[in-house]
Amino acid sequence: MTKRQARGQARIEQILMAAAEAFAESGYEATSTNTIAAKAGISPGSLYQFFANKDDIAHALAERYAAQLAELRTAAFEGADLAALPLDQLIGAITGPLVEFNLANRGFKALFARPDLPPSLTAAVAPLHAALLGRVTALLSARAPGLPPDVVQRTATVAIQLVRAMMPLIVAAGGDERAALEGELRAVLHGYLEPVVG
Amino acid sequence: MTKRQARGQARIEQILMAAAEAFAESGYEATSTNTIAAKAGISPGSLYQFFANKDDIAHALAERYAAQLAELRTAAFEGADLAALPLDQLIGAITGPLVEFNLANRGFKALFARPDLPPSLTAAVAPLHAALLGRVTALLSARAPGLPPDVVQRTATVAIQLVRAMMPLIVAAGGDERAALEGELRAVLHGYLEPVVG
DNA sequence: GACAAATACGAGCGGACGCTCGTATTCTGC
DNA sequence: GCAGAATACGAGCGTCCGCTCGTATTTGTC
Repeated sequence: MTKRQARGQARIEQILMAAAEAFAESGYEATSTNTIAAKAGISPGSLYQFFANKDDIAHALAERYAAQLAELRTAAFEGADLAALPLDQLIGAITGPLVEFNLANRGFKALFARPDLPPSLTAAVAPLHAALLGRVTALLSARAPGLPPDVVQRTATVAIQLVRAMMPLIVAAGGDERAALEGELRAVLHGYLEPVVG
Repeated sequence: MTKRQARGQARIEQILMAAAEAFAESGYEATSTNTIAAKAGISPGSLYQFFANKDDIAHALAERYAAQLAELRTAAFEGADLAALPLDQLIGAITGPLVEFNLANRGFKALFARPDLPPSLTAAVAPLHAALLGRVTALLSARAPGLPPDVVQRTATVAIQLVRAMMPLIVAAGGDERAALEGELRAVLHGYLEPVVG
């Protein structure tokens, strides 16, 4: 637990990268731990020197994604008054970086975009979901202070769900079609949110 | 292939019911064929008297769902001029029965709502997807005849995706919350489609 | 250089899963 | 009522998967 942080940390890095890649290609359940180890260039035994089990890998990956998303939010929104921005620009400022993130981290959707995760994984990704819901809820509350809490909660849930649903389409498409679908995502969000927080 | 249609057909019925229930509870991959057989009250060997393999069960289930959906469409829309209906009513006339269908057939979403099906299943559910896309495409074309085909196609894809994303939320909720989420689904569709085919 | 901790290996264990197969039973046609 | 087809059974085969464990190597500390 204490020493060899250089080699060890590097291995952890390799393993998480390999796992993300494998999850993106085949999904969580269809990816074997031996495949992850092979992709990371290590033996099955070595993998379990750093992770207790397969779920633990997903959990660590989800934590990493959550941290990256938090950074992304901080970087994109620092100084801007989100509650005052026109809805168009607010949506663009959020979906743009989000699409980039999903393109750069294609393993993300394997953990986040599935409606029916295996029970063992729900615990691993629950913090990620909770963090996102909290952020969107805060944003909506700031823009529409008079809204009842349960409506805010429901609206945030639906908005997140819409993004979750559209993202695989966007990521899977290429070139012009991807840009068009990004526009559709913005249109969907605008059409849904305008009457509530417009 | 010819005889014993009474017992045999009854078994097929039992198996499909059991499979739908099991898929709804645990998802496709986590459901074992022996579990399906046990739920159907038969032995593993008997199951394979009627289905070639696990995928074949999913395929048959998807076909059955497709047929039921086709019936549902016919029953709900007979005689009505969909292209002339106000958008609100059109959306309500579609989402209402669709929610009922999903409530009555909870195994449906395990085959339809997942973004990342195992490769062996994509072929099994492809006809279902194609049928739905064709129907929505036709509907949109009828309502907005001037629209370019690629826009119609993309709009239909997105609309289906929105319903797919919201349905698990609606089915999982109960009572008032379900009704509220149904309203949100209609609001989402209306906000998205109004500028295009309003 | 000695020693212990951390890292690395990979054959293989235990168990689950999809599916088979030999055999027994039930139904249908004649 | 008999022959054969359809249905039924369930132990178990082959395979893959998550994971272990005995052992070997590398690294930090003194």
